[in-house]
Amino acid sequence: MTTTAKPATRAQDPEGVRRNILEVASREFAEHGYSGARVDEIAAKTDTSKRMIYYYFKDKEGLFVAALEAAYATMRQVERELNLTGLGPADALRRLTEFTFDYQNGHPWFVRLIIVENIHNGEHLAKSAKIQKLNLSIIEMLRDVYDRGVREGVFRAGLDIIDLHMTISALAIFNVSHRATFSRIFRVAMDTPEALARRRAVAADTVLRYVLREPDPSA
Amino acid sequence: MTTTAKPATRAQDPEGVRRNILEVASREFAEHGYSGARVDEIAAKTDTSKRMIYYYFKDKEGLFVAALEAAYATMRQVERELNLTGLGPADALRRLTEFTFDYQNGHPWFVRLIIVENIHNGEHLAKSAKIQKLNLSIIEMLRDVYDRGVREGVFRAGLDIIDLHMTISALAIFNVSHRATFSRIFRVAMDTPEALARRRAVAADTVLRYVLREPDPSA
Amino acid sequence: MTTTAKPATRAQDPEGVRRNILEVASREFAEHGYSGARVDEIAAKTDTSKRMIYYYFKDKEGLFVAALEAAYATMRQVERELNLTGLGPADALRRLTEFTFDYQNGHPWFVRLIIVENIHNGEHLAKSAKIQKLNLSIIEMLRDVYDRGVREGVFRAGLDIIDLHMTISALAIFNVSHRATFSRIFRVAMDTPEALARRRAVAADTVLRYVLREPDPSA
Amino acid sequence: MTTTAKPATRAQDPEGVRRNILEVASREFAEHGYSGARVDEIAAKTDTSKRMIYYYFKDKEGLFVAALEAAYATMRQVERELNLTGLGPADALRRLTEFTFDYQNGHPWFVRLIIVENIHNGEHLAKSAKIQKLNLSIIEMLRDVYDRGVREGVFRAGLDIIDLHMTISALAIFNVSHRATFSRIFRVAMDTPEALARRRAVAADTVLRYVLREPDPSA
DNA sequence: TATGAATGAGGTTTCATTCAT
DNA sequence: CATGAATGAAACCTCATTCAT
Repeated sequence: MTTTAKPATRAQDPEGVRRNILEVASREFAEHGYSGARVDEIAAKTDTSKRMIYYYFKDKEGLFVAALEAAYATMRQVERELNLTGLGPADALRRLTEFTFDYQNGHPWFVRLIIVENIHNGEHLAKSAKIQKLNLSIIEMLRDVYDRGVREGVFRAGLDIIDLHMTISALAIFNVSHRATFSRIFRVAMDTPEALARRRAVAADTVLRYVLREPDPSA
Repeated sequence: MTTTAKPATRAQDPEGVRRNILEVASREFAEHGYSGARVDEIAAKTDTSKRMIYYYFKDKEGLFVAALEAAYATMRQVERELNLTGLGPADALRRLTEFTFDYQNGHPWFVRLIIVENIHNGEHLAKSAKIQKLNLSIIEMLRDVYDRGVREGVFRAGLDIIDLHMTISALAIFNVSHRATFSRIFRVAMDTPEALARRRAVAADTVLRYVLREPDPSA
Repeated sequence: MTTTAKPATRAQDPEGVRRNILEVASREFAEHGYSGARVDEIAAKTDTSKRMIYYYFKDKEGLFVAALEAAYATMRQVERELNLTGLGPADALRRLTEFTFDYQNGHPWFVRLIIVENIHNGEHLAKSAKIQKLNLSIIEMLRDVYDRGVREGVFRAGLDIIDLHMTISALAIFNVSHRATFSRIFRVAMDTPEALARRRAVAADTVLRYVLREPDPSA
Repeated sequence: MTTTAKPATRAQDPEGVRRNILEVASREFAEHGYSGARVDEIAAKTDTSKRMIYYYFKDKEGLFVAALEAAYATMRQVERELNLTGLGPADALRRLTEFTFDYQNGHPWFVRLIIVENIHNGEHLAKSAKIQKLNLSIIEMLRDVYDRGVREGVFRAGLDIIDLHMTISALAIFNVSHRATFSRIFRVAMDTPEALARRRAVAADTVLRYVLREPDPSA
């Protein structure tokens, strides 16, 4: 695990080197936690050397912060791709919930990275100016959909958007965050396509029934 | 005698020593993660010495497994105190959800310990025979309540109990598991008594509206 | 230079281990400066391992501070052995100057350590409570001798003791502190017994002629 | 053009670049010692880049040697400005001593650089042909003054010039070389104008009383 | 000539764990 | 049982130096 030279496939491509390091680091931090991740191991799985990690990110903490930032930035970017136009409020809210569920379950390393950060009380997030000023489009979308639903009389009025987002997030994330213990203790699969599809539907139903004025009892 | 740093109150009390170590260890693992927790630090915060940690728990991993076991055992014990007799299905389900919410939010270190274990893919849990055979009374209670509700015609039929438990857990735990990042990014308090009370109500409402055949639109 | 096990000749002799480390460290710091000294090298020349250095002294800086403290403590102790009773003021002052000269020239590593500390602006000394409260017996002795001389009418009155000590120190130390450059540039020996004896006499003469009311022109 | 961080004032001025690097390097070596000084830091404080350091000075050691050479060269140059004509031997010797004192105390980084070199046993000085053949005019001046004093009967005969120079240097330099530790331990100021003036006088008195045949008891 | 990227060797420190008394 | 001493492996990080453009 010592510093062995790598084929300099990325020679003089700073952005590429940075990205490559971040990808590997995100995975390692997500898999082993902050302290559990090893700089040596990260370097070894990289196209470059350990020295470059310190060159670009100063230290382990800087690397972790950068990984967090990248994760949030990616999420924001993906959220932008969500298109709810042409859908009625209920369908739009379902779509939004499913989208969130799919994103979180499709990017478990992202969920895990956030969780690791929570274990460390968000101290790294506090250090990142970048993350602080991320404009969270998902909230805007949710607000639009909800307001439309209320205006059209299909949603209950008076609900808090942040609160709603929290509910959606909780339902979407738990499946990833507690997969190992929950599936083991209750002996249920949580990562098969079928399980994911079922849970995704439950999550959406739960959100909709919470928001709709008159939920269809069958849904 | 007066110069000894630590009160030797636990001398000749093996069970007390064990418990003391476990309490400290749980907190440290919960606060810093598995790798982040330091055996030296744990020992220092203990009424006893490092030697005893290795004596009772073999190694760091054994200590972590024991801490997990203790956490689950405590939870089971606490669940037993939940008394739903005399309540109608809806009220009972609300009570059960609130109870879960309160427990998780009242024992953040427990939630965090479980999360740490999930980051490590449940590998320690796999090693514990004890945890595997914990009969989870909460599931029994939930099943009883749900069945009663279905029988009485107030709950929708056909729901999966484990799934319902997952929803309840997700809503109860998120408030702890993502407190640091969520509260920081969305600039909302999540640990004040008011915030907890509000969120607790939302969680219960969400569960009830999901289960009830004809939810009262105002709830 | 990696951590190889040493014959545990000093097993379980904490004071011995500490002293052994300090001796080696003092020499290394004095020879290569603070940054130039290598913990690995120090450890290698020790009867114990690198790990023990950190166990006893926390880090490199702690080791340096401890080395400084030990140097000052040793000096103080040696100073105590100086006995001026029975000597007239002039002889006593000469003896005191010669003693200082001999000590500094006999312990070049001590002089160098102090010099290294001065290069670092005394920042480590500032951290040591121990050194701050060293009662400097040499000053007391000097004051006694000087007062006696004044009283007896052989010394000029009105001189400052600290100032006098500074002169003595300057004359005693230069021979060590600037030995390398001075001897090379002026092509003179400064470390042979003859050179030392001559310079020692000059130092004492210089001090005496500065203090005496009527210096014997031949001295 | 306006976006470049550093004013390209030195562009196309090799001698200026060299001088600029040497100034910065001298300060850094003097402040942190040879090993403690950082090439990166030196480069950063320079008007040019790290590349140029290696281009002009080969490596860190070459840079240090060059800094030493520059320091000695500057000193020699400054010494030339000392004009003792028209002064009697005693006054001339006083003036010479004061001049030396002022120079050393006015250029602490020079004193420190020499001290750093002494810590490294003069090994860099040994590598410099330039320094070896510096004709040290101060010695010539001192010899002239002394010889005149002896001829005129005011100075004691038989003193060694190099020895005398050593005494002068010791008294002049100690105030810089041991400022940090001495002032801290004896709680005296050593860098205020008053302290410097007093010490300067003491140094001169000391030298004079050592050399004069019949020192005025009041001086 | 000038700049940021890259390098590898080696530096300091920390960790879980075991030993001696 | 209890305590401080000891251990070695491996962790994180820094340095002087060189390369590519």
